[in-house]
Amino acid sequence: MVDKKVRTRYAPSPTGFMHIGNLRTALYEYLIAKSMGGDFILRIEDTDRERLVDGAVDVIYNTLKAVGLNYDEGPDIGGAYGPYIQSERMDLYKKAAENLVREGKAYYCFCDKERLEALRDERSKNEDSFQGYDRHCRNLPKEEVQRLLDAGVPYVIRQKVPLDGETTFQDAVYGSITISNSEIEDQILLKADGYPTYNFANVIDDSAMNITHVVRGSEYLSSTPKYNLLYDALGFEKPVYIHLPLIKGRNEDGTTSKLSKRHGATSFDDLTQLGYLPEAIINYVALLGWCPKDNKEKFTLEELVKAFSIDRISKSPSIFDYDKLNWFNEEYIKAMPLSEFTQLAKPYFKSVISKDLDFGKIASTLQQRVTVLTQIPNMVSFFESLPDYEKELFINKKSKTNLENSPMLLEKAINELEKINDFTHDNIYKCLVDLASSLGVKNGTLMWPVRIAASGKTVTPGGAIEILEILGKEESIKRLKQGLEKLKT
RNA sequence: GGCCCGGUGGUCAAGCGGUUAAGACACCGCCCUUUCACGGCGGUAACACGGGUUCAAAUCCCGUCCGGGUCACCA
Repeated sequence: MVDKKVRTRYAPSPTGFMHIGNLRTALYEYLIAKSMGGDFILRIEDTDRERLVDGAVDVIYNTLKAVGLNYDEGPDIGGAYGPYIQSERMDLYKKAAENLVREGKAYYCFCDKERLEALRDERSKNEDSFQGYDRHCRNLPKEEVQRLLDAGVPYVIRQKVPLDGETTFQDAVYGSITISNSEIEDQILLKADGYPTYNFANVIDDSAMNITHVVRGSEYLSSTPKYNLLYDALGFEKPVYIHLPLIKGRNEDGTTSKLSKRHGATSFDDLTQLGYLPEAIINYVALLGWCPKDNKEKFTLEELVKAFSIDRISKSPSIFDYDKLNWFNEEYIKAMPLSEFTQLAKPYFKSVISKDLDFGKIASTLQQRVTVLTQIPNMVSFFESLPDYEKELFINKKSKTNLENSPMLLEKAINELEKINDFTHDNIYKCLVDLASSLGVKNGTLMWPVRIAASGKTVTPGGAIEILEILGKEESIKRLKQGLEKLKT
């Protein structure tokens, strides 16, 4: 067989949000294609008319754009295999299904939902037997079928699945998997509303679009034999299957299950709104189920493309770990240029600071301490206004400060600070360090009360000097005096 | 329940018959220090269990147990 150009596709249904598991699938599809010089295609699977959501397609476009997963073909950019939206390919499915009926590989089924439900109820009583459709319409006489058709009775088209034997498929990750055909029901190809089922549309489109590698979560593992049966019935060449290990979340009771909304923020938008960077999310998610030869952890998308290989995809599921994501986010924040971080942080600054302060300086005190962007307002709001605080904050054992020495320390500091004309970092530093040594105390002993008075908080981004500089001389002195007053009461 | 898949520290994971069983996150301790961080150094902690095969098993085979997935006119 001649080597075909690798083509993978990301085929989401427009639900309105990009689940982390789907994002990971899209990422791997992109990486598989790009690492082998292939094309990555976007196809929208909107065959469930009851679940259509306005604007959902835009969420998909925006997310892929935000993380840099640029597709070579898609609904909005076109391509040689369009259209790329399933609802615009309807004739294809119907024709294919009717062909199968004509060839005796599929049949019309007139069973209504009530009957199927009753069947299901009945089945749930004896649990060990096959649970699928009872094939009631599989051998309906031709005349009867025609009569029902003519009468306009709603129908679906189901595939005639072999009654015995077994179906085997090869998976690039999980190896060879065999399932008995008796486990497979006569699956519906075309729904009563004329739309194809997911499985059917998938096979038709993947084939029509020359998709070479089908990549998806391992929850599809047990339905893959159905796909092969379909490929065989249709006479299509089968793709390479690549099933990805599940991403799980931890439940409240300690068990784990497929990552879902009950586990908290699990969509790309959730995460970015919490202040996670797209690069950090992609980097973290890339490592959920795949590991490079050299165990490197920090990757740009381009580096991932170079390092990726299918044979290093893992079989076992992984748990989504916010601690590790946090670490990645910190790393990306620390690594970016200060100017860039300042820009990112600015909206968060502005949400709590109306004064004309030097955001660049504030950002520089913050950059090494931020985990997620949304922490920023709480960390910097004291610059805007001094919070209420208890005078006990002045007590700190390690710095050797207490209610007795703090007033003196503060008073001296105020006196010296007032002498500074040019209120810069270096001048403030020299001033306070000199004062500490002339008082014969450790730097920390002097800095602690100054910082407390300036910020009203025990933990601050930056130390006393940085805070004073940002606050400016006037505001600094004012706050230190307020602290002194507080200590006297 | 049937079928399918998986099982190395709390988490992500390396490992492909011989290792003192890596590394990262988290956690703990120490150092640095104008708080907290950052950074540096160090530490606790794992092959689910039982049988084989083999001179040798985390690695191969079988069973058990545990976990997950899937059984729709949803994708």
